[in-house]
Amino acid sequence: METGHKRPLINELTQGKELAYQLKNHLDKTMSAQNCDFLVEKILSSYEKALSMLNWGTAFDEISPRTEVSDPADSPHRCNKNVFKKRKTMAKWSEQVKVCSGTMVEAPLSDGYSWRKYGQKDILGANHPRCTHRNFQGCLATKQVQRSDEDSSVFEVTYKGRHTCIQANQLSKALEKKPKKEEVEEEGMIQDSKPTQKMQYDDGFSFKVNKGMNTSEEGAFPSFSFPSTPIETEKLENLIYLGCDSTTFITLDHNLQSSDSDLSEMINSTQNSGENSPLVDWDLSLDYVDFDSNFHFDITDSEMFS
DNA sequence: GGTATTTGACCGTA
DNA sequence: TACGGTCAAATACC
Repeated sequence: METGHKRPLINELTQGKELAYQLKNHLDKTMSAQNCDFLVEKILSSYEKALSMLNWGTAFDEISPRTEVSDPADSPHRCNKNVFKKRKTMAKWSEQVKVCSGTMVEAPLSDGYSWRKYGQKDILGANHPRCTHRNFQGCLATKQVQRSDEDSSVFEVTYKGRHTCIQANQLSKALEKKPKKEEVEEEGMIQDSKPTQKMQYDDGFSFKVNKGMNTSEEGAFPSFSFPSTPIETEKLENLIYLGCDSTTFITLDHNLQSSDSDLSEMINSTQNSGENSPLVDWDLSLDYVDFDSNFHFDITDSEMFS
C-alpha cells in the first residue's frame, strides 16, 4: 500500500484503540448505556474506516497500469479528490434492496443514514431516472434509487459500499437520554408501518429481511429496520440453513429453481468460508455488505429463478 | 448566506 | 463507442 494511505489508516486504528481503552475504563465506573453505545459505535466506525482503507489499498494493488493512480493534473474534476480511479472495486460492495413502498413514497430514502443526492441519470430503457445518493459524513457508501417501470410504487434501492459512518439516528440517540416509554412505542408503530423489504443481489437471488428483534431490543440500529415477517411453517421446511451467529441466521430457500450443483456450490462456498460470517467469501461479497447482525434474514424469494 | 438539489459534462467500463 | 457513474458549477430553497 502506498505510504500516503497508511497515515489515515494508522490514525483510525489508533483512535479505535484509544476509544476501546476509554470504554474499558468506563466499564468499571458508572456510565450510562447511551454513552457506552456511543463509544462502541465510535470504535466500530474507526475500524470500519480502517478496513475500508485496507480495501482501497487492495483495490489499489489490483489496478492495472492503465488505470493506475493518475496525476491529479490529468483531470480537473479529480484534483485532490479521488485518488483511485477504478470504480469497479468500489462497486464490489453492493447490495440491492427492493422496496415496495406502498403509501410511503419516501420510505426508500429513510433508512436511518444521512444521504445527499448528488446525481440523477436517465437510464436507457427505463421510464424513470436513477438517482444516486451519497452519505456526506465521509462515508464510502452510496445509494441508488430507481422507480420501477412496472409499478411506480416500487423503488429499487441499491446500496454500494460499506458504511463507515455512525448512523445519524444512532448518534443522536446515543447522545440523548433514554426516550420515554410512549416514545418508544410510537417509534415502533412507525416502523411497523414500513413496507416489507427484500434484498436482491445481482447474482440472482434475493433475501427477505426479517428483523429478529423487537423494537425495544434493536437499540443500535433503530431506523434501519423492517417489519418482522414471520416465516411460514411450510416454508421453514424448504429452508436450507446456511449459518448464523448469535443473532443472525441465514437460510436458502430450497424451492429456488437453480440447479442442485449451483445450490451446493453456494452452500459450500458459504460454509467453507470464514469462522464467524457464514457468507464471507461469496462472490456477491456479502462480507462487505453492511448487514447489521441484529437482523435476521432468510433467502426465501424465488422470483428471480422463475 | 448556508444548504440541498439539479444538471451538463467528464470519465471508466464493457 | 455507448452507457452508466460521478463530479462540480449552477440553481433553488430555507
